[in-house]
Amino acid sequence: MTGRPRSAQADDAIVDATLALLGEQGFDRVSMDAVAARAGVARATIYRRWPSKEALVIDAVARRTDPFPDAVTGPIRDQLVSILDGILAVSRTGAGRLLPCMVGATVSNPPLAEHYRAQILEPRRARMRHLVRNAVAHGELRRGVDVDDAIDLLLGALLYRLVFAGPDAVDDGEPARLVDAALKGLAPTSPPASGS
Amino acid sequence: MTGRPRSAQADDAIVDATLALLGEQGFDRVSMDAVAARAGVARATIYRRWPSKEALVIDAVARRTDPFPDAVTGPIRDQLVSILDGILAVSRTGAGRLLPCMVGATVSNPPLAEHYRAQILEPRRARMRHLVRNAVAHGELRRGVDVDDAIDLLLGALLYRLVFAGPDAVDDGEPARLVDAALKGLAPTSPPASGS
DNA sequence: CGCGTACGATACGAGACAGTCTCGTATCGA
DNA sequence: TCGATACGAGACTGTCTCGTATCGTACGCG
Repeated sequence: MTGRPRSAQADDAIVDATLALLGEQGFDRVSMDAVAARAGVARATIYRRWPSKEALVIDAVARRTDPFPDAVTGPIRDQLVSILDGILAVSRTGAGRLLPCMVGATVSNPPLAEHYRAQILEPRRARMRHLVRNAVAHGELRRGVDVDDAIDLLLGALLYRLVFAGPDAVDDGEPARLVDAALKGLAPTSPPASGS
Repeated sequence: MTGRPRSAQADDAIVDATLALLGEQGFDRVSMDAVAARAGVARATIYRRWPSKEALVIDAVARRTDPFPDAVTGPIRDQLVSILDGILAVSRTGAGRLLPCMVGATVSNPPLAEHYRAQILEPRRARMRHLVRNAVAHGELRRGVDVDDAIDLLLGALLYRLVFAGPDAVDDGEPARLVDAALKGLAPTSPPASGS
């Protein structure tokens, strides 16, 4: 027969607790005991749903990934700023420390990190790659720039600072400043910006 | 009396083993047993020299940090490429995975990460800041660029790729390409055909 | 030579953790 | 109402780790 159905609320609580603790302490320091305690459930309840700690973490990350903040139209400059703003906003939520946690996992738990890269990071990168390619085709970005170089330039700076200085050390204007710096370049004889 | 002196060779072996394992597995997964085994010493020999695992790791990192690859003269472009080349070279040695390991430590072990940032990263950044400031003063870099933004732009891109793709996924020409892209900027060299 | 210390080996205590299991209770569907 | 299942609580096993302690031995210095 059917019996008592599983509590969807417990599912949510477990996933939330898992992500929160991940961001606070990292994979190796999160215990199933701690997850259960924060979620307000018994350990057995977790193991009834996921076979192992690894499986729980992977699934939790996959579930709570925000959908693309998508399809801003307008000048490429504004689109890029919007994307970086989105990243900054996410970093300031509880899940903010998840990225450095996964960077650490590239060392301590490569399969987990690879899963994160392939499932979470890569789709977003692909979207951005598409965006940059389009901008190049429309003459909004300089020809001859490697698409991946451009993306790394734009993302790397923000992420580097976020990871090492923390979200609170990055002010709201940072994304715009970085995008403008990347577009205009650091050299003195800057190319004519559109309109000038 | 003097007695038997401590073996300096053991010191080296322990520090080397510590750094190697750190880069391979991360702080939390390195056990004193493993360090002792790889160094070919007994655990007691380690504890005779360092009071704890934390102390060992901190000291090991401090000891084996390469001196600045210093004072390249010439155009700022070449100096920057040289610096990024140096970073890439270090990343390909055994200590290469130490950086992502420390990024992970910002989550799982903040004091350790902060020590790394302050003692290892910050001096190098200060050196680079000085370099950039000079270049701006000499008109080699555009005025009005925030110095830290410029540094993050240059370093972030390389580190981002190194961390997530691994040192082997970055080819030798990457530093030069990134520096050139950052200097020249991503914007087109002629005004875009707006509205197209 | 021989004293004093470092050394390797190994045992040990304390505690954390993953994962399993059992118990009695709560809650659904039929 | 009743059967079936989920649930919280917690005991339990086996493993791992840090850090300490205790051996007998190796080795340098006076």
